Amino acid sequence: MSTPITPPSRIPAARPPAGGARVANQQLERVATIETVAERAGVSRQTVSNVINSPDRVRPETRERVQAAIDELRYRPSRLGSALQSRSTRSFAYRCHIDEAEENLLLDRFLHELCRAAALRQHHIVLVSPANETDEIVTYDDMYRTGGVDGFILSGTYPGDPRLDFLIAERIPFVSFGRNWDHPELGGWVDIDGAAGVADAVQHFWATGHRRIAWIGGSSTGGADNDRRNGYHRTLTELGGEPLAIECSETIEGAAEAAVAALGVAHPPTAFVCATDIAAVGCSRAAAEMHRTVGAELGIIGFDDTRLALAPTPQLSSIRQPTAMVAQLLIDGLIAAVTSGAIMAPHLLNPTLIHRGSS
Amino acid sequence: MSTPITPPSRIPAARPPAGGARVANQQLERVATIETVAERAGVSRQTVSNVINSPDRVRPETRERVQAAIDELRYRPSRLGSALQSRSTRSFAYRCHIDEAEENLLLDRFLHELCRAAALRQHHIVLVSPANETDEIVTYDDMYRTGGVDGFILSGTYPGDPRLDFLIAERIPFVSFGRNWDHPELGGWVDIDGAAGVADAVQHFWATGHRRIAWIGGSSTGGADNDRRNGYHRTLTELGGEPLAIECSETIEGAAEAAVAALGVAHPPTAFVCATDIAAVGCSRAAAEMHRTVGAELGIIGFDDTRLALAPTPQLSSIRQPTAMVAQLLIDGLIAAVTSGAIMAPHLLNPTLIHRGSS
DNA sequence: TCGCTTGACTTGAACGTTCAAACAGCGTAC
DNA sequence: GTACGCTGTTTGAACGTTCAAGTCAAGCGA
Repeated sequence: MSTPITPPSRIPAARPPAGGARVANQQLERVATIETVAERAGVSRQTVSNVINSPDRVRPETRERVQAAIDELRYRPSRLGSALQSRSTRSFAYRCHIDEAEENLLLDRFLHELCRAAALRQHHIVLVSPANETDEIVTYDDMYRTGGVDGFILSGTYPGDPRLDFLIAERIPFVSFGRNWDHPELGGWVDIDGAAGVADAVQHFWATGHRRIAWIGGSSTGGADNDRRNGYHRTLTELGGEPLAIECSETIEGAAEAAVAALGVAHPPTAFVCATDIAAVGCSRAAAEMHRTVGAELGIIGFDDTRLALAPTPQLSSIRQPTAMVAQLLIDGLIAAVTSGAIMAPHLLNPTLIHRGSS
Repeated sequence: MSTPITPPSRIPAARPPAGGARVANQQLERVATIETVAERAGVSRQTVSNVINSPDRVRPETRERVQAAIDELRYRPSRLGSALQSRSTRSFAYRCHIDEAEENLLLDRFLHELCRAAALRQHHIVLVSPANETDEIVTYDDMYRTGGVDGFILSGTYPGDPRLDFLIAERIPFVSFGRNWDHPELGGWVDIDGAAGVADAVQHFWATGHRRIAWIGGSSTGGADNDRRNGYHRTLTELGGEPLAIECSETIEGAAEAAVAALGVAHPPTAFVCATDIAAVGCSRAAAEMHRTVGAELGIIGFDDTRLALAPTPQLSSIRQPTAMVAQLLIDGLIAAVTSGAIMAPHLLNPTLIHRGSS
């Protein structure tokens, strides 16, 4: 049998520009489709599809011929076509928010890790940026319903978080960086054991002789902040110390003021365990103002190990979150949720205390 | 005519789970499609489509009936369906890279603005994270060919940037934050006039009596770094001052060391104009080490106005880029490129000098 | 020789849209 | 009374893929 070339049943006729089509790219060069490849290789679409998706179903000889056609035409299967058919876009949405001071500092790092982890699994991250919280839920619903994404990655959850309730009620696949505070047993989350991280910090200070160890951070009563503060209280109490929690606003300025005030009293603290690096930098500034030597005289440990911790002299010790691991677990968990409906087991990861000049 | 309810011609039979389908959501509730709505309203698909896309073509009476069906069924048109048909996903890719120290600090802010600007135009931002540069081009090609995105947003361009050549050669729509250094006249970019920003800084120092004004920054010979450094040289020379450019590595540490050395000589500089906030923080640290009072005794102006500038005491003045405007121009330009093939005119925006305690 | 199985491949249909062409109904002009 | 145009609506086809079912020839045991 000579090479069987099925005659082109219909000639695609290179549609005119059309509504919002790619005008810049549209001059007749019409990108190769599975059909083009099939014609070139003298087989049917499905065989081409098989060569790509289940090569073992195709005779080696044919496979080779098809592969040659694929290479020749630089064919790449259209994500859209398969998405429509499989009802999965292989992409997840993540909210890009920079309003809350605390979380932002980690945003770029986390986003990068998320992106890498997704890429490893052939998925993409799509950003959303709803203005406010109700808007956020509406946006999620919209994105999911319009088929834009297969699922959602949340971060910065807190007790009573309406997003979790909504997504669960609507049976929309999601995972969160931050536990489900109300029902941790439901799973579907990865979080950092903030309390454990803070416990490390407190124990370190205690072991190096500090007896007046203060906590400084925001007044937030829910979520990660509270978890960290609780870790402080518990650990210090267990060691026999007397807790001193200082409240401040979530800015360097605010923390500095609060720390200056704290250092001005009789028996001032000799060490600060901070809710964030922002607060830590504030403490560092307060130390300068009150003429204390950071490190030897006054201990400071921040949280999140952002670039901010490197700014002061000496550089600040900080508690680092294993973001890469978090990202990987989240992506894997979300893929599982989408494909099999399985909700991932909860993961509580330990952060690491990075020692620098301030502790 | 009584309400015409066309009998459901075929019952969709709720396909079994299938390959990668949404198992979690798949129990018979099958999301509404345009066909469902059409049946419910007793009209054809196209009429529903018209109600959504060109309502003026539909009789008000019918329109109302269709709208009711849409609301009732909570119908949202599938992005996938229309993307396949219109060949446009209404999404753009942006590279999420955090390797280069300089650019990162702006990443989250810029990304957020980009995301907002895109949302205003009903578009989405998809992240990509190629490992290296050749990989980046391959990834772009891949994403475009597989129909994942309509175009690309680059940042951090430099002379000889292979990405620009590639995208132009392949006629792939893109815009860049950062000019096309080799052929600025080609357009398709928005950039900050770094030289002008630095000129402001130099002039400010000169006007306030400084005569030994140093430049400190990386040794990079291309792109934005060079532009900023040239602005320094030109302005200072014009004013009659003697340029002193200090090279340092792109870390706080490196800048601090270099600044300390510079301050140690006879007739040391009294002001630092810095290529980045990182360098500026380094200078601030050097000042502390060499016992100079930042502000009164030693001027410092950073670049990018990142959070880092707020860390030292006093807070550092910095040159702020109008990222929101950049993002908006880029998105509009890219949409134009995709829809009409038009390449946007180049935009060179002026940054703003933000005065704080250090100048 | 027949029926059954297996392997390799093809065809039909569906996923959810929208463009283009067709069509029905009605009013107006010749 | 036919021709024409206008308005509102429907139908066919296409976008690029994959699942499910079909075809077809070869191999094999009875």
